[in-house]
Amino acid sequence: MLTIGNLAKKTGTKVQTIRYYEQIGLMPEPGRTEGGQRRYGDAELDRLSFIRHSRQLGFSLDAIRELLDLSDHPEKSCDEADAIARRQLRQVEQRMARLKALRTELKRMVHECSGGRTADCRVLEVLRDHSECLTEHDDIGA
Amino acid sequence: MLTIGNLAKKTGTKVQTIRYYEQIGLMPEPGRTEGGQRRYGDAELDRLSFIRHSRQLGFSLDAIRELLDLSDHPEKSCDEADAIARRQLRQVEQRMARLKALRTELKRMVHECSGGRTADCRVLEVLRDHSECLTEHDDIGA
DNA sequence: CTTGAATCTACAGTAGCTAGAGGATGTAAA
DNA sequence: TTTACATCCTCTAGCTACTGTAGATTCAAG
Repeated sequence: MLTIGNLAKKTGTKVQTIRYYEQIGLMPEPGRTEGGQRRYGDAELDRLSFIRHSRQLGFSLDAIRELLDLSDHPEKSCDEADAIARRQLRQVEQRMARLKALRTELKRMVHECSGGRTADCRVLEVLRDHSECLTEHDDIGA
Repeated sequence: MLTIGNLAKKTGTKVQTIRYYEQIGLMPEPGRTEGGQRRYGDAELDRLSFIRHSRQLGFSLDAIRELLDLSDHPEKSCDEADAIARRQLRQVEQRMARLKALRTELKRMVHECSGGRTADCRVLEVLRDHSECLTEHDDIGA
């Protein structure tokens, strides 16, 4: 039986985050001691590992919820899980492309700005200048 | 003179976002019409373009605030701007690495899961299985 | 039995917006 | 000129995914 602190350590999660997951229904309400402290078993450890790993891979809590639902009802088709993975893959490739452009720009900025005063430095112009970027005007959210 | 709506269109920003930037002091309080509507000039267009472009490049609002401060006081050293860019570059490379790993994993998931039932599908195990990942237990934040 | 770390609940705060209510303003056609 | 309608205003609340704090309680080791 694990305390919440030990579960946190084992999964690289903050204690509050575990309680938060419980609050939003991602984690089940665990058993309690006489005194009211949470105690966890292997099932909960597995579930939390799953959640954390999924988060590290970029899944939203909603996506994780879907996956856990699938996991809880294995008679459903795997196509759903596949669809979720495909959706995530698309998003990931978009983010990668954006980050690549960003990295190029930042590298250029760092190279061009080798000491001197702000007035002579192109860092700020690069960011201000509209024409130098392919302004797509779409979402920039994570 | 631009209305807030036109400024929004020109910069790919939502109207509310512009007001939000004003609220947190990133954008200055603009002039108003008799009736109290905001009107913007070229200076504000430039500033907002700068902000939006920076956001698209992944800068936090705090970092942008720093850059704008530099921009407002060009007598300061460019080293500061350079340091900000370097910090961002480091972060970007971290994110890229994480996304690369994620993409690999997702691709594998999509390939391995070609129809069938959840029970036979490795998608869920891949995410649950602790041993298959290099658990770093560091921040996963955007 | 005491001490001190860990836990409890409850609430507030974070970033960076986004959405909605309910009303005022600006503009263009009839 | 009037009227219609898009756009604007302020204010408040909500979103995601946590994180932090306060003050009280519980657990485990010595």
